[in-house]
Amino acid sequence: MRDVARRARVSTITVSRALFQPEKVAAETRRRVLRTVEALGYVPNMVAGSLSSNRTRIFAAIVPHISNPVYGRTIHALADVLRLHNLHLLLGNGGFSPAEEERLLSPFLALRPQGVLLHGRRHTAAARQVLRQAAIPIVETGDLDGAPLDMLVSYSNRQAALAMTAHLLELGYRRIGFVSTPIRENDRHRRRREGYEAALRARGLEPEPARILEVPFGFQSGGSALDTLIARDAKIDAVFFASDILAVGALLECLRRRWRVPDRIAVAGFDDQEIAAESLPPLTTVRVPRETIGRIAGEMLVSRFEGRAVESRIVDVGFQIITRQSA
Amino acid sequence: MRDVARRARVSTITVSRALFQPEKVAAETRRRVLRTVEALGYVPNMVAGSLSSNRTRIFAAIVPHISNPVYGRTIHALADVLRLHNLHLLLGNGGFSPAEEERLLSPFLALRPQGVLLHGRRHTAAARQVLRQAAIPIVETGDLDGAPLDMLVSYSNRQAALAMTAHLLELGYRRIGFVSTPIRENDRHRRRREGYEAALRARGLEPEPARILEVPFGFQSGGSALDTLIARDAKIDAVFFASDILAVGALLECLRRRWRVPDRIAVAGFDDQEIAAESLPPLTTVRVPRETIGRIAGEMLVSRFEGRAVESRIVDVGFQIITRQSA
DNA sequence: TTGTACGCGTTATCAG
DNA sequence: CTGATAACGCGTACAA
Repeated sequence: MRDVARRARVSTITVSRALFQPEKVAAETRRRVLRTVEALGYVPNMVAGSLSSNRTRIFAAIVPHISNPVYGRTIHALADVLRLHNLHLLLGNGGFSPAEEERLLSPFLALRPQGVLLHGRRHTAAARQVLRQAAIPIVETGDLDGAPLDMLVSYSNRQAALAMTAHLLELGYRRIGFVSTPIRENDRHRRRREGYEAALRARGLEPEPARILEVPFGFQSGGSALDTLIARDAKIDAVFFASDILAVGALLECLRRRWRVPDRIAVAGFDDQEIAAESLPPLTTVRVPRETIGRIAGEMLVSRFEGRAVESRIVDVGFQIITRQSA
Repeated sequence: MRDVARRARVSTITVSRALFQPEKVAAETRRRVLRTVEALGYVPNMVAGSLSSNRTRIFAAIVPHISNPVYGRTIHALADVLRLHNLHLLLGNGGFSPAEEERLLSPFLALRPQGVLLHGRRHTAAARQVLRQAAIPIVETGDLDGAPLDMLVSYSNRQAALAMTAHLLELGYRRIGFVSTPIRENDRHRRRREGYEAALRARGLEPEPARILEVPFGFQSGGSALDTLIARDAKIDAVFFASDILAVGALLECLRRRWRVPDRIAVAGFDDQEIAAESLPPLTTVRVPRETIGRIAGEMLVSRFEGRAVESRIVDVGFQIITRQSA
């Protein structure tokens, strides 16, 4: 920057202003400076700028798995919003464990991000502590229930699962199974199970442990989960899967067995991933607006970064029951 | 840090050393300092550290779509390797366009990342320029052909597609179609098409324009691509799709039409995504070790960061033809 | 093993 | 509209 200043015969502060607060510099001076910047191929050092201004342009996000498109969609939208404001995104794989999240947090905060997005609502005491000390905007996502650390953008897993289960009951299914990944590791799936159970109880039905299953994530798991449930109760008439991936695995298993869906057994999923509309038969599922979550989270973080307050600290993005042919 | 130093009755530099070069501090002193750090909930300011040492702990990656699991898997592995060394990953959505990549690059470099991963081999002249000036390690991924800017970790799209096409020819298919996304926007798909054409020519067959198609990305596209190809040439006996997603879309279309695969028509894909093993019938495809690419790229970047040279600047991670029942 | 003095490249502050 | 000066919080280099 000194070189640029010398060549343009101005002070360094003028170079800085020409680049970042152009309206504060005379047009003529600005042009001369910018031309020099161009000529020298100068790229500002934001590290120095950040130290001086005590403001980085970095935000951080911790999600369970970057490679899972469910989170990928949110992160993608978030990164896009940030980029519009020339802000950057630091990414961390948090796994599904609050302990892992905690381990990521301090190194992240050492970089002085101006805001954090956390997927998941469970955090260790230590994590809460360092976040409080950092005193930066926080957006949590993943579930709507419970008081947020700061801001919250999500839908209610419980309500969504309740609505889908009620929908299945409405269609006349009575022996409805529920399959999720282990709820000990995934509190979103736990909430969905709670919603499922609440819907049954609201209809005077008691949830049957034999119809509830926890399996690993994956297409295969969905197929074998169906096997297991049928073996336990041959008369099961519908299965609600806490993930489309599991549900599609089950549909594929039905295709292999030449079972008619939904006549022999109805299947419902959760997420409305791309494959859901394309499976055979197309999958009845719960749609959650993942991009919207990322976009709104980004907008909230940007608002706070720019010194504005957000209208509401809690945003319910809702969900939709997507009725297709599998139930 | 000053507060910590005072409370522990040492100088700031001792605090710094206790945190980052523990072996240089007496065990007793170290313990005292670390206890104080804990007590005060002190989180070091890496921004200041970076400025002083002229070294950040940040790396950057620009990939076409974060939400596409194909890139997600690579990024995930990369982030994991970096994290082992307490290094961080900055992420950008580059789209499929070199121009977009260029626009992302300067703001990224302003943050002084110590290395960059770029997916894709096409870069604008300006992008090459700023990268050269930045003088940091660069890993390109996406395709093996052509001279890299610096380091390169990939497989050959051309060779992989050639091998798959040769495999189909070997199986006796002669009227083989090829479907990709628009090759103008996606040079990986262009390379795959080149490989397809080369394999045909090697067998004395001239590629038929009528059997080659460019379509948007998505399951739907795969299905309608199949329609189109059949309409153009009812005797087509196999279709090689440049992506599993397209291929699975085609398989679903076959299921709907009750066409037997591969008897009526054979289908092959590319990527070996999770769905490939689970489709009906399971999909013959090309497996590319996405995690390995991310891991090796990460290891190369870390090596260079730590001042070691890499053994080889170009790493061919290879590919595998996965033979399942669709061809 | 520990400490002192200085500088990293930028921006905030205040003055002109 | 432009500039001088002093910080920002740490690590490097050197010294003790």
